[in-house]
Amino acid sequence: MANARDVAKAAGVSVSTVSRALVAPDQVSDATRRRVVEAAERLGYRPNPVARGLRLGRTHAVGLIVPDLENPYFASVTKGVQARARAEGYAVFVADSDEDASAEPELIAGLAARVDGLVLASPRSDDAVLRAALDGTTAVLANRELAGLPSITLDDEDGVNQVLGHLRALGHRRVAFAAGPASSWSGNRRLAGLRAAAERLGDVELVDLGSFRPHFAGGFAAADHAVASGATAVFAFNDLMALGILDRLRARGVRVPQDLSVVGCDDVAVATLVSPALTTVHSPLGGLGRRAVDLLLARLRGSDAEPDATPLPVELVIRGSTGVPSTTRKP
Amino acid sequence: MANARDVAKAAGVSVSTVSRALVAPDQVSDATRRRVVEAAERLGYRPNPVARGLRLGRTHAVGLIVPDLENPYFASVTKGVQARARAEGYAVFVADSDEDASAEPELIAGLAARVDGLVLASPRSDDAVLRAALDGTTAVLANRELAGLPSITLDDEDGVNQVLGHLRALGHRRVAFAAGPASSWSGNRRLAGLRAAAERLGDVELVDLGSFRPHFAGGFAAADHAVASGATAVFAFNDLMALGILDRLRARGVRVPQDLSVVGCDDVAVATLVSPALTTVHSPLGGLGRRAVDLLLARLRGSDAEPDATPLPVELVIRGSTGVPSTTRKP
DNA sequence: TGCTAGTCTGCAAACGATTGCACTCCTCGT
DNA sequence: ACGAGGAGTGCAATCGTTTGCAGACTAGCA
Repeated sequence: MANARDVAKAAGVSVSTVSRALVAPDQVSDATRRRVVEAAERLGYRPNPVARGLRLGRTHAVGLIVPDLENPYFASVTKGVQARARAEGYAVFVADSDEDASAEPELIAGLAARVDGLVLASPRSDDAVLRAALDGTTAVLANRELAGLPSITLDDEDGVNQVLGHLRALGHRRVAFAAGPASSWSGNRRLAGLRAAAERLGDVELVDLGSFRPHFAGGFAAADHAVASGATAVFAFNDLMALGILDRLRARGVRVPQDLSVVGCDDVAVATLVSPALTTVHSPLGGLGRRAVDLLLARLRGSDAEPDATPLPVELVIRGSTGVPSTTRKP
Repeated sequence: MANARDVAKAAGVSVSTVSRALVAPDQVSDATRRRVVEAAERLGYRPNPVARGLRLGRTHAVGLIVPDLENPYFASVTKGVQARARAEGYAVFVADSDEDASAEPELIAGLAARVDGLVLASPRSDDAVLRAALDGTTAVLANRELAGLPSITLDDEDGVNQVLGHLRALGHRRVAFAAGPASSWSGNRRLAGLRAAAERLGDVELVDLGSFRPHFAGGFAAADHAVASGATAVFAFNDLMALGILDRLRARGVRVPQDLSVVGCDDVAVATLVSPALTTVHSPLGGLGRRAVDLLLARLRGSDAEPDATPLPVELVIRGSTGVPSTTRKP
């Protein structure tokens, strides 16, 4: 409410002195500074961030664009982004694209002038579209790589290797993959990683079940495909789909893990609460969000030392939804 | 990037004319307007919202403060707020208090000057603290009432009546309530509603298990209390706790619903995926967020007709976690 | 032809902060 | 005693818009 002029009047100084007393205390005499600070305190003065933003060209705000806030994956990323940004004195705009790639350019444009920089979590747009939309902005990608843009990712490749290794060790030789949105960069990378890993192992056959919506409902559909595929294990794009698969399999009377092992990805909180508990790739999602902010702020500050941007380690957590396939025991 | 001056130069007019051509097209001649619009188009000009905000005193942004973004309850509210705000041309700041009431005043103050209005979802602060913190701001409360402030709530009273009625009809005569944060207004209101309902029914005894953290972990603890209480049914503050209770009961070998019925609140997505599926009070959380924004924007626009602010209806969804208590069948 | 009314446009002042520059004092050194 | 330099302060410009006011020009009317 109170502005710098009010404080100036109360302290008997000029507006400039008020500003300096607060941002560059060593440029004003002790006596004056005390008077200003006291007046500011008394009036509850806070520099207006909008005005400051206009003058400085820095709003001290960042924007975050996510595909779906209700997806616990992005809820966690958002929480991480929010926490780190706040700790650094930045406010956070959040925009939800509703998994609609075509909405992203507009969201970016709408936020660009309001913020110092953007964090894009798992953007769904094409490379070219994304690049064009981000032209002229400072942005960091989370869970996506795009040449020329800073990004922070998870070590998906290691994750899929752990999954395939685990399943193979249990005796699985035919493993299905239920992919998420075709526009998911990490999903495609995981599929490629799985193919490479299967190739390398030599004795594991990979079945691509196709693309499903990254929610429970997508899992329901995927479950039927998985059963029909003859695979003894199914690896889902994310935990939500994996939970949907578990639910559908239970409804169909398919036993997990005896008849079909199920592996998720992300390790969202509910993964432990279903029965059997879900084997999944634990991913540091809050950390992903925090690191994205670190990277962004480093850019904004023009730091010489770019913070570490290597993929974040993930870890397979083995729970009850994976086991030895009953078919291998038959012979 | 391009500003009004660039456009003015390109169109051969003054900055004022550029502004008018875009915001008050009828005040400028057709020919000029076309030139300006064309130039703006060509340069990709978008009025800078920060500068506009400073001049107009309206930022076209709203702030949302929630206790925990990772809680699916607030994720849904946030999604609703975001969607409605965006549809109305408002950007959304999101701040997460981490269930820490003492952080709320600071979050409010930090956002106040950046936004036109605030939505506070389930704020945890005391009435007096909250009132002081919101002094001078335009705010709407979601899931909390405070005299003098507009608010939008769920029909908790009806919800608890439905729950208690359902349990009583099944034969339960001793029902436990596992409360959430003591600072939760809706939690306290539910407890009061339960007490009143129990009183009214006359033959149902209510056991207050105390206050737990509104997460899975809180449910683990509550489960043991519930078993010890001798109740045949337990009603949890929210679904997360209820899921925690289910998990803990399974681990202890307590059968649901034969030995203990469990009821949640909110109907978050995962409630259907556990086994047994959770009986819970379905709450329109996205709608809560959207209505909060409607209410806020109505205030900001000084509409004469205040939008409907009656509590949103909730509905008990009966699934597998409630049933006839085995104890009543013994005699 | 002159006057009025109306249309269109530009100037300049806001909005609230920050900051380069200039000015006024002091102090200190010679 | 005088000049240099430094400390402390204020003036005014600036960021990018919007908008009241006034000027310029046109058209219409008598």
